[in-house]
Amino acid sequence: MDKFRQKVLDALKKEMKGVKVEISLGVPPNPEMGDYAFPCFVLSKEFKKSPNQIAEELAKKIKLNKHLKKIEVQGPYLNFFVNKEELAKEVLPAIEKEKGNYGKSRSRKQKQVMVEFCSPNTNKPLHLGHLRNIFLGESVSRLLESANNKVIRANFFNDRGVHICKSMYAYQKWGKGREPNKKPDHFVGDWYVLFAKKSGESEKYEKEAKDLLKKWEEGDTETIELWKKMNKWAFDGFRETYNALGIKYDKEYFESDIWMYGRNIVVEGLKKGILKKNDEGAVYAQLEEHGLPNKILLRSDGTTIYMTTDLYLAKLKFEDYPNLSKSVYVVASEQDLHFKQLFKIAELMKYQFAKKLFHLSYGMVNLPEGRMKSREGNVVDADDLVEEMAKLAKKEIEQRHKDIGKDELKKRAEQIGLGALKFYMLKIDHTRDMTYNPEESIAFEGETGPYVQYAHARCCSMLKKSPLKEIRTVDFGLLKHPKETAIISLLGSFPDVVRDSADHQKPSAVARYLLDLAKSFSEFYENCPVIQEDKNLLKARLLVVDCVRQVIKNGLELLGIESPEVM
RNA sequence: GGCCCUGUAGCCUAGUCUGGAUAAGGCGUCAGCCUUCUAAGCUGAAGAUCGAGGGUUCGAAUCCCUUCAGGGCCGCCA
Repeated sequence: MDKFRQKVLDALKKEMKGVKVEISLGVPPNPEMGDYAFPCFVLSKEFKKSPNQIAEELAKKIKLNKHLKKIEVQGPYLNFFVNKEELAKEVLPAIEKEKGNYGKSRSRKQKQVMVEFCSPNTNKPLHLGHLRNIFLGESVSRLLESANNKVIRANFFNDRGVHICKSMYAYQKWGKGREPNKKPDHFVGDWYVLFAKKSGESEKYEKEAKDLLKKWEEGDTETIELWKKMNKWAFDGFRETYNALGIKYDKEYFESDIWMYGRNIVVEGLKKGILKKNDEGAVYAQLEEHGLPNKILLRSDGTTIYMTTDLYLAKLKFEDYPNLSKSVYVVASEQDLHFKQLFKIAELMKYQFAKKLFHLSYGMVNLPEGRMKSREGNVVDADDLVEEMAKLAKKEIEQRHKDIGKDELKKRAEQIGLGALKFYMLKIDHTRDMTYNPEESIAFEGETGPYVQYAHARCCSMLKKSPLKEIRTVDFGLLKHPKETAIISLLGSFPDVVRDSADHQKPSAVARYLLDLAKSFSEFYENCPVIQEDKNLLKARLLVVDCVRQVIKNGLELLGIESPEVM
């Protein structure tokens, strides 16, 4: 909690011992009314007086100090004004000192956390839904790092199963021998879509794809070779996309490596008496008494299902990383029940790690015309979208800068285009479903990534143009314009925002904060000339500008977004 | 049928966990601001019975109940 809020609380507490004031201390609706507000209603019963009267009396009793400048009574509210000069003296040098670390907390011991995200099927390219997943997973990883966690970014490739065999089957039957003539994961996806189209024509296709899976499981050489070849295409394509998005994984898991070990869990569960066999011989977990539907873990033909593999993987992660304090799964909300069941079974199995499992559920991404269906091909492709964004950004840049070099143009276009896309998806609370709006997603104005990046670029530009390069001594008392004090308060609250955002694994809180800060800065920019004659004011304002620059950069970094210095 | 999630201006969202003053932004619309630090910006106007009904409370967008609407899930699929 920030120091000034604490000072106000201390002053309040002194006057009334034993009354809980922490939760009631809020912020007035309008900065002119003060920095903190205490509503006196709660004290009414205790003191048997009207709230207004209590406010009046408290205002007289509470002593002002260095941090607390003024107290005003407005009806039942007690409004506190902090000393803005002290605030600036506190906040701005701290940012200058901590630089890229401002906002991070290092108070407690470092812990190890795994974040699994993206986890694609290898039969089709990544789409919009994956983008939301990836942006969320990466940003949450960074937030956890800011809270002094060592994060292991993990990816789990669903690289075996009937769905994979469908692309294989279609390629084998209708595309034999062809080599990719486009990004290889897209090439693989085309065969999957073709299979979906053709499967309506004849029932035997579905059956033959299943036969292919059987051959794969039996280790048929030709099938395995085909699988290897097509999977490599898919992986090559994915890596290209991850590179473009700036994502790196520390650990990769492959379903094809572990699917056969799920059986061990079933054996163990039966032995422990936790899993049961039904009349047909299938093994299931009895979850009904825990308010969940029962879950089959082994089919009556003896084969495992997805849940079995997932259970094994959950365990494997803690074998690979025995010190994990938390294992996070970034997976869409349509699998909420799956994870409730998974975690419950792990608990019933008495796995020590069961309580360390956490499903970071996020809302579905729908298209204006409805749900995305990759089988039908109505998906927004991730690569296409990223490329489109860069193209649009390029156009904008070219309008502003005629003489820009080709490489610089490309780099900046990617920073801005990708920044816009990431911000568009991260500013919305991740738990909510969202409808992808093509027009809003490509906007560079309003509540967008480029809006925030632009504020940063303007800061950089001013710092470059400034006649003074060094800011040593600053008269903080000069920073008294309402636009200045508003920014300084915001800058001071950044560490609280980051901590809160990390605690709740909620990048949207950082995104919202950045919009507030960028807006506050833009207003300051219009009202307070920075580069000017008065050297003292110049220095003071330059310091504010540099702090805004630093905090925007730190904030965007947490979202995985770059901060170009020129736009 | 059961369980879960979501309803806030024409549209998109914040605020809901932890109740507090006149419900906050953006898009779009209308009216302004570039001979001065980057107009990807700023200023102003219009626009909301916070899905509906009840309850708790000095006080409800926020908590509780009912109800309507939309979405998701409930497979020996992943």
